Amino acid sequence: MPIGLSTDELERIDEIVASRRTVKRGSTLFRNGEKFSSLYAIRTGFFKTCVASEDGRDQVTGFQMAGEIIGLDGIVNDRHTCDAVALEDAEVCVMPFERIEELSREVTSLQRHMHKIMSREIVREHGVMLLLGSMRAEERLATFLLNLVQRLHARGFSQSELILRMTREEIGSYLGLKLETVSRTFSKFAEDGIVEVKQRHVRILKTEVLKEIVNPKACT
Amino acid sequence: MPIGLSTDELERIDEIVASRRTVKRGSTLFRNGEKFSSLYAIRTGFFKTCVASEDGRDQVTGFQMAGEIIGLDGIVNDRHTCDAVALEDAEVCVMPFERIEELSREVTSLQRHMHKIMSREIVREHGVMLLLGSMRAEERLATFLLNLVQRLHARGFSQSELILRMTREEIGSYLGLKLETVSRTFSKFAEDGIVEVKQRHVRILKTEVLKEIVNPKACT
DNA sequence: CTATGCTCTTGACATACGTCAAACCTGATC
DNA sequence: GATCAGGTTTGACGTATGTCAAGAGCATAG
Repeated sequence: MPIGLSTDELERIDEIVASRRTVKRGSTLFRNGEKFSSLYAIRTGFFKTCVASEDGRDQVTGFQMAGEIIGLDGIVNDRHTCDAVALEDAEVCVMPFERIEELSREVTSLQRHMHKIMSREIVREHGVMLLLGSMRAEERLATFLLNLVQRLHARGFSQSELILRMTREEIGSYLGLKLETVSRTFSKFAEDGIVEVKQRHVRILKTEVLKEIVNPKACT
Repeated sequence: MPIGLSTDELERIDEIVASRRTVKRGSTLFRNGEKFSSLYAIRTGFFKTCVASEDGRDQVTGFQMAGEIIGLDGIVNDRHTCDAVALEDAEVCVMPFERIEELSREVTSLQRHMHKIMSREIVREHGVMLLLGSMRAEERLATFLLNLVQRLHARGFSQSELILRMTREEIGSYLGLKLETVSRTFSKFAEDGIVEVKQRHVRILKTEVLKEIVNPKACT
């Protein structure tokens, strides 16, 4: 399922997949503290990952969809350090990490691929840090929406219409905002005619305006 | 230099290091957009890494000290996606990534080590996301100070005294705060007798209180 | 030693977002 | 089809942090 692999490489990847596992909506693929043994490639469904501070606050660190890999956090200490929760019924490929390491010693392209996946995650998180550290609510939500449709579009879905699989609270946690602020910002966008929002169904009417909100026009 | 390697492994690592490079205070080791070719192990000195949004805001994504690795962001697109700036005169080991990949196909422990380093960075960033997404100014600064001394202590420095190598503005950028807020929060800590602050020289008087600020007492 | 320029501190004031609370929607359950 | 719970929206109000501005402390260069 990972994108951007040749047929040859895909065959090799098949060797890695030990089994498949289905995860019901609302249940966890793995939890903070659990022994790490495998990475998971999402075949279908939608996940969130979240970390918790000791005093109970928690922070959604990402939303993952088909073709993406989860579990990388577990490698460093042989234990998972976050929870992965299915936001809709899902199916994943279980890829024992030992097998990945073994095979990536032989298959250069797989080794390279692994490195890129981890590096990509690091770069993605840099982007989230920029968002959390310096953007205002509207910019955060616009960034979030554009990122979601872009990823969905890469999977063959609409460029302008999407169904949110997560609650306002989860969006808020990811974006460092309270759920009320997320809701108000959606309403603001709707008033301005930028999007149509009906519960979790969102239609983007003016992609350009969203992009401008994210990236305020250079003052030419 | 990386911590936690056996002598045997260290010898292998030596094979990786192509050269050393010194970086003067204020100049960059690499910049956003530059071709990626090597990872760098810091021998001496202190760095910051930062990303910039297209409209010029920027965000410090981390501070790195001796023994830490920088450059991982460049792997995914063969170009660096952030700037690495020396905050004091520094020396790094240049480790061509091709050579790392080659050798880690042969040396299992090196392969494992690489994976852990990348995973550790991912987990660290999760922590920063939690900080940026849900903590108040005092909690952020307390977390920052505790993290810094802890890392310095692991390198043989004092548990209670440190010299900041970065400006208030850089701390603020990292913590998602304005420099005035950082300054005020330092002053607050000083008034409360938690730390002594004299410009960039900081002495921690009450580690316990800092820890409590980070992790408000469970209500027992 | 003096000048120059950063960095840092502090105050007064502004504001974006959080908090609290009520009411509304929608889909699930009996 | 009525009831219920979880999710969402909206309003009124509070506050942590940002903004703007002035001045003080230090370091570097001459």
